[in-house]
Amino acid sequence: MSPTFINYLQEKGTLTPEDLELIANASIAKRARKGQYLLEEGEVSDFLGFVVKGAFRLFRIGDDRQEHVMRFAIEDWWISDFTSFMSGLPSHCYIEALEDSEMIRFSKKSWEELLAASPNFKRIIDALTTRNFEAHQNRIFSNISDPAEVRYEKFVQQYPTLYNRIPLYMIASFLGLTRETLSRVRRQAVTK
Amino acid sequence: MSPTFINYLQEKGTLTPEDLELIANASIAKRARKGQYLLEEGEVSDFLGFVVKGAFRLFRIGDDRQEHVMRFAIEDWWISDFTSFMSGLPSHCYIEALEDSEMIRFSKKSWEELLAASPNFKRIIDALTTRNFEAHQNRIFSNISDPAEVRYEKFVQQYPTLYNRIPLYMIASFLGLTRETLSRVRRQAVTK
DNA sequence: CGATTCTTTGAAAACAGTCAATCTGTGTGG
DNA sequence: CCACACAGATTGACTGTTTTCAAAGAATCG
Repeated sequence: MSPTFINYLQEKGTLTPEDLELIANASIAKRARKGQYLLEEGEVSDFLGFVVKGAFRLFRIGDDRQEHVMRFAIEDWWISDFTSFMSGLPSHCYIEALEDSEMIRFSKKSWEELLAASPNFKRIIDALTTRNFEAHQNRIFSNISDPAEVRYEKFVQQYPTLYNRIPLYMIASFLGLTRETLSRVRRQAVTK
Repeated sequence: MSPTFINYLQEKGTLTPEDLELIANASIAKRARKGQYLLEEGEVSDFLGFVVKGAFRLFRIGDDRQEHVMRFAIEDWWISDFTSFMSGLPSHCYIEALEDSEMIRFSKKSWEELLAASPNFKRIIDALTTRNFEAHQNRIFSNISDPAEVRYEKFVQQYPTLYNRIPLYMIASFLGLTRETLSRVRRQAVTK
């Protein structure tokens, strides 16, 4: 199993050799080329992926027929349409590799078996789920309370590793802005 | 235990008389007067509440020193700052009763014991958690992709029981608009 | 009825979006 | 090594939307 993943897991909690064995057996390594789609609208998101290397975006097409980025994922992040993964219903989302990437994948079945078999692993995942919930709350709060400039500043602060790696027009989309507006917002921020 | 709550639970899943007994023992009924605060910024949200009667709002103060509504709850909804409840850390939120209300409350301790003791109840809660996650995703998506008018229309469609019961300025706040803008958006919608 | 709270309206200013053009950097093939 | 193509970023002029501030109208409650 990838050392990146093992390091990650051991930072997040305590796992026995048996836990690691169970995790290794439940997962498969996968590669994706830049530009490749791992999920398209209408399909069921039947996997949960941990990013070992590379970058992904999860986006949805709006009523305006535009792509809107819901989430990014780089090394040490998880990626999936969790909603579709949980429900087993078709997804509204696309997942695209933004770079040549490597991930560790869990099918729904093996994921559920793993959580049942390894309480230690489950504890780690529950903690992540809580933090993820908090992140969503904060994003909603920022969306309804902060002007564009502040949203951008907070994004840079929160994800310093993303902002020099992801095209700005995708960041704009994530923030709910056009590329042009983000460009102008950035200029303001520099000159003052 | 309140018949509202029992009906709600039995609609959501199957529970044995023993489950209901456990639930009854884990909870306490509480009343709140209109205007009363159940949680203020800096306190730990040490309870999880099911609304039997009445209405609540959960809001946060933004950098602009304004109140921003994160969530409403009326009959058959749950209310808490889940983030603070889960983490045990001080909350950034306020919870205010918008009407004279009744709720059923679980302390963190009894909540965790209940989930461990009743797998049937846990199943119900897990399903709710999933739906809640999905609702958050949709709200974020709407925030970044829909113009004000569409956000309002979707809100009315999704929560028809809320919009003639909650003051419009709070709905505006929930949607990330000023009261004036919502007022104008509504007039547009009527005349066209 | 009077007080309070909520909603609407108007006019001006700030902000964000659109469209079209230009600029910058990167990588490819001749 | 250069020229070109391409993707991404920026700029300008214009339009449209949202906020702000101030005032006036409803609605509700004691």
